[in-house]
Amino acid sequence: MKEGPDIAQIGSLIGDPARANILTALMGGRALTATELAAAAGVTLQTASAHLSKLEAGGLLAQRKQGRHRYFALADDGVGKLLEGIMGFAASRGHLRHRPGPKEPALRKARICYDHLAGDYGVRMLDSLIEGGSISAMGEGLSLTAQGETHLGSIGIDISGLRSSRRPLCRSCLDWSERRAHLAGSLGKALLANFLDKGWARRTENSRSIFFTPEGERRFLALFPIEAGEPS
Amino acid sequence: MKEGPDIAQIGSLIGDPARANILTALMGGRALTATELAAAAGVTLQTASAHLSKLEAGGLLAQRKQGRHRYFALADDGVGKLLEGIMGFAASRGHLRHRPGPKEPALRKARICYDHLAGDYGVRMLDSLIEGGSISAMGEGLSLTAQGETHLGSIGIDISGLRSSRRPLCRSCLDWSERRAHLAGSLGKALLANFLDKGWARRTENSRSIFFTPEGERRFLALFPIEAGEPS
DNA sequence: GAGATGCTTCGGCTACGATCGAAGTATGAA
DNA sequence: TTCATACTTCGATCGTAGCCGAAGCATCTC
Repeated sequence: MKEGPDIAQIGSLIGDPARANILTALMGGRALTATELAAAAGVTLQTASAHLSKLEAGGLLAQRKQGRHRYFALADDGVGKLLEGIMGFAASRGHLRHRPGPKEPALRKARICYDHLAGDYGVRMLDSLIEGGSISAMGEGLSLTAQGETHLGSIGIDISGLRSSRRPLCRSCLDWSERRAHLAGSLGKALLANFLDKGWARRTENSRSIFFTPEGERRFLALFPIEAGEPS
Repeated sequence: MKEGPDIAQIGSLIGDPARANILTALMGGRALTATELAAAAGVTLQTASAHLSKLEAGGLLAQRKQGRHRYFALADDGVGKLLEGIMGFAASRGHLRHRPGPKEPALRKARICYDHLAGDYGVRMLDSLIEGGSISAMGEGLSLTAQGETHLGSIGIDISGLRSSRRPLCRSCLDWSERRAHLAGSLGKALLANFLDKGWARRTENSRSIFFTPEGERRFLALFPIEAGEPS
C-alpha cells in the first residue's frame, strides 16, 4: 500500500503559512537570522524557532552559527528548485496571496528568484539570449552556444569556472508573474551577480525585488535587446 | 510583505497524509472512483469525499461523472509534474515511507509515473535512447533527433501526431528510486502505451508497478540495449 | 563581574481540521 | 415503485499542531 517517497511530510512542512513565509523570504537568496525570519513570518521569535527546527530537520534549511547570530538559508539548490516549481504551479492555479492585478509592480519587473534574476527583466534577458543565438532552447532544456560563451565572456562571465560546478549551467525556471521561462542555473546566478557587482542594480532590504539604477537599466536593456514587436 | 503565489495552500493540500495517499494513487495514471480512493487513503468514504472536494477546489484534481460513479484523476500534466518534483525531492532527503532498503523490488524495477515508464527500466530506456543517438541531451533538456524519429517510427510511434499536442515531446523526470532521469513528456507516454498495446507488459491492479511478461521483457531489453559496463 | 542581545526550551492555551456516524441526495436496477 | 449502490452533507468529537508568555542558555560588550 504505502510505497515510495513521503510527499506528505514535505507538503506539511511547506503547508504551514508561517513556514511558507519563511521559505519565501529565503528565496531572496540571502541568509537571514531567526529574528528577521520571525518578522517575515509574522510570528514571535519562539514560534519561528520551532518552525526553523522543523524545517531544518526536514532538510529544507541549513543553519550557520556566527557569533550569537544564527543564519538560516535554503539547504541547497534543490530546495530552491522545488519551491520555484511549487510557486509556478500555485500561480498557474491562481493561488495568489493577493489580487492578481498589477500589484507590487517592482516585484513583477525584476526580482530575485533564489539566486537569479526573475520577473519581466529575467524573461527578457533569456528571450534576448535565445534570439541572439547565445543560448539554444531544445524542448525544455537550455544550453549555451559557443557564440554565447564568447559573448558572455566579453562582459565578464567566466564560463569555464561555472562549468566546473556540479550544478547545471543553464536551467529554465518558470516565472510565476510572467508565466514564461527565465534563466536559472549557475549561469543565471553569475549574470545577476555580475549586474550587482557592476552597480547596475541592487537588492532591496525587505523584499525580493531588484532595483535597477537608471544607468544600469539603460545598459541592461542595451545588452539584452529584443525584437521590436513584443510577443503577446 | 505578502508577495507572490501562495505555496502554503498547495503545500497543505499535499501535506495531509490521506490526501497524499490519494494523489500518489492517482499518479498511477488511471481515473479512480471515490470509493477506491478512500480505500487507498485508508479512510472512510465521507472523509475521502471531503478531501476530494478540497483537492478539486485547489485545482489538483478533475472529476468526471459517469452514471453513479464519480471518477477522479489528476487535473492535468502540470499536477503530475509537480508531484514528480516533490517525490524526487523527498527521496533525495530520505523521506521514505518505509525503510529505503531493497523493498518493493517490482516497483523499483518498473512502475508507472503518472503516464510514463519509471524505475530501473525507465532509466535504462532513456540511457539507451541517448546512447543510440535517438535522443540528445543538452543540460537538463532532451530532444528527439531525426534518427530517433525514424527509429521510434519503425516500432510504431507516430511522432508527428505527438508533436501536434501542446505538451512537450520529451521531458526528463527525476526517478526517485534510481535518482537518475527517465523519459517523460508525450513521447514517454506514447512509448509506455506502445508496450502495453503490444502486450509486452501490463499494469497491476492496486499498485503503480508494471509487470513485464518474459517475452515482453526479452524484447524490451533487446530494443533498448545499454553498453556492457553498467554505470556505477 | 554585570548587563544586553539572540535564540531555545518549557508549559499551557486555543483553534483548526481530520475523522466518522448518521442522515440526505442522486443514479441505476428489479 | 422499491431497493441497492455511490456519493455528499451535517454534526459532533477529538487530537494535534501552532501559538505565545516566561524562563533558561549562550554569546558578546563593557
